[in-house]
Amino acid sequence: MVSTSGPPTVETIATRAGVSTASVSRVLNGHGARPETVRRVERAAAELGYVPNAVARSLQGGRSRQLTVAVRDLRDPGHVAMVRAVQAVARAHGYRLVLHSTDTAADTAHAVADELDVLRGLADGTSDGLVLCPVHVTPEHVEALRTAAQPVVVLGAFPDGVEPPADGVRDDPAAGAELAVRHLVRTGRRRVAFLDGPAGTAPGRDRHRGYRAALAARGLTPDPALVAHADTTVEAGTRALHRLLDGPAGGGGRTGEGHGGGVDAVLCADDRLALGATHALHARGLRVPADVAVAGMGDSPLAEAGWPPLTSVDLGAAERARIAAEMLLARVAERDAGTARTPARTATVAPRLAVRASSAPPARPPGVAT
Amino acid sequence: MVSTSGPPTVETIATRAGVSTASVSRVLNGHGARPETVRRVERAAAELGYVPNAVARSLQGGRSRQLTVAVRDLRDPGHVAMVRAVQAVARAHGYRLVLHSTDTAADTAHAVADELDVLRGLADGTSDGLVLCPVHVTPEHVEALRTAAQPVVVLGAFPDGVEPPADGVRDDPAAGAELAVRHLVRTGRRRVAFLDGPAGTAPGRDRHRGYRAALAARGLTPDPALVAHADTTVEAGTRALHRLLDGPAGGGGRTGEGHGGGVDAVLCADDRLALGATHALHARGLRVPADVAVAGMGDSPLAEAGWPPLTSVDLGAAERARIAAEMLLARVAERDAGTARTPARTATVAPRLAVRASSAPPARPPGVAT
DNA sequence: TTGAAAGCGCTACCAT
DNA sequence: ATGGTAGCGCTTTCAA
Repeated sequence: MVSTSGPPTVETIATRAGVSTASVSRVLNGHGARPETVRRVERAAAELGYVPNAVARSLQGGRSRQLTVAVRDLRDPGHVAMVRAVQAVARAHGYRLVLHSTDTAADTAHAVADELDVLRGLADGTSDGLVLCPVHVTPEHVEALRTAAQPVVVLGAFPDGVEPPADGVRDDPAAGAELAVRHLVRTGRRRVAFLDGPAGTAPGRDRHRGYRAALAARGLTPDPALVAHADTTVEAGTRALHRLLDGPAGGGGRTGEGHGGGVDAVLCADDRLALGATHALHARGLRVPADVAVAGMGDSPLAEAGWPPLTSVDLGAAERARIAAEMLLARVAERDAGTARTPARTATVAPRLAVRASSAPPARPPGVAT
Repeated sequence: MVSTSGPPTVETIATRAGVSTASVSRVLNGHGARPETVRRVERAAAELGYVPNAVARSLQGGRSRQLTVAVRDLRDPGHVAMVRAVQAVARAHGYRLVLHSTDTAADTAHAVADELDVLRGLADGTSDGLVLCPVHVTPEHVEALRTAAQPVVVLGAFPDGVEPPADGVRDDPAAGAELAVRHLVRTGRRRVAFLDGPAGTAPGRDRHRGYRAALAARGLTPDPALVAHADTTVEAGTRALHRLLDGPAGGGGRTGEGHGGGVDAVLCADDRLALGATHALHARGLRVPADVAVAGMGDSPLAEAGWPPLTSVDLGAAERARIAAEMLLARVAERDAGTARTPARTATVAPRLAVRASSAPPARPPGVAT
């Protein structure tokens, strides 16, 4: 039965153009036909406002032309940057983007379970590949990645010592922290506090390492009293910095004018924390950057929005995501071409420091730039 | 031919369980079968790690279980809030979310063309419905909406005088602006400037109307010199406010201490503008809120991040998107049920004022709360 | 160059 | 309760 109604299909067009469905398909896919045939088919398609059914195409071709991106939380500006970047690449290559965000999953355990579900779901045919930004790569992740039905590129690092189960693009938080602390010390700061994210994470350890390395390189001794942890929110950052300044490291924390014991700079693991830190400083009557310099990490739009505008380490979120998306498409192409599976690739994006007003040298003559 | 290799299908399972594919399908969809059959099918499926092919399901059922959300620009925190809200609803109902963002389209004309493409694309079967947040609803939009192949809910208002071609959920910028100005005046401000977004937009006209209405209600005369326009970025906000304060309305703009001519409050059409405005004020040595109060619109995470934290009108972006997604799913259900097409529904979400430090009453005794 | 027909994986109908 | 089978819309052999 033909064209009872409903949206037009190849069959509708075929009837109207007086050709076979095969010819319609060929013309529509530019596979060549007699000019006359082309004309008639195109005419019929245009008149009917034909739109090919992408689902049928997917079923037939085994490719969905959809890419999936899974991130934890769109409240994180870094994740937004990643999604934007992946979207741009997908779009440029004619792929739709399926967004999976797990931020409804309250706790980490749920988020991990959710990520594993996404990985298994890759077998359902709706996606040709996945860019995954996991909370933390667990052994279960590694296993699931090995057996994934479609190519996956991970935004993050794999646990040490395991054969990478998938392509990955990581940042370098250690180098990032080091970059920032170097800058702070070079501009004359000596008591650099470190406001980190929640304790016990792998990136946290890296950042801490970079922080200590940069201090050590300048002959400064890390002071445990200068390190604090907080959830990555403005509020938590404010509270944590108050606590830190109220502690032994604060050096009174009131005027900050040249006395030896006071904190004169704060590196924060995230722009939201850094904004929170500036709030605490403002509230205590400390001037930023005159009394205390502040630097964040992420270089999100928040950094420019802060007062004063925030010096921040760009860890390359957008760039990483762009690279990941391109790696993924390369894998998809590989699969389409039937090429033999090549080993996992890994890339690292180097950090870059965006210096803004929050870390200008103090009013007093700056320290010698060693 | 059966199970040469490749991922397991209903056929693979059927063979393994010694039943027909029809039985496999029934069991897998919970359509009832003899306990023994259920057991054997489920066992085979589990052993094979079977994942149903969602594409084949879509083709067969005519429903993709995907929803599309199209927004202009993920750099806009309001759009991020919308996407999050739609995602949450979609997810809760077992739908995947396809994200279409047009922010690669540089100019408005391209963005509009892109939106029309999305609307046409609804016929390709990959989406059961669309939540569309258009830059501006053009007559072409109206036409495309009327003939859309799938239900669409628009986040925004339709042009006056036309029969709404689709469901819509709008905000109320006029009421929002009015709310904010009321609050500013009530807390003693008299010279309230208005830093609007780009000139010539429909929401801009609404906001302006609300601004004037609130002033009029208090017997204050709107002063054209107090109104300026800027692109919605922090930078542009800063420049625009400087310009405004340098103009006749600035009243010298230096001390702001009680003289009659000076601006003592600024309402901004967007939180980014508002942040930019605070930067300009800080730079001029004016205190916020002591000398000049500032209020933004959108109540994005930026508002809490600002210094001082920003009073902002929540226009209900997340709430609107949530309602839109639910309306959309209701339409989808309607279609599935074969119910007769009901007329377009329209909802409006009322604004809500989030008062923060940027608009605290001035240090001097506040004006009488009329 | 073109048409007939198989088949992608699934569900639903109709018999049994 | 179960099995055979048609068919969703498309692309792609295979013949002609």
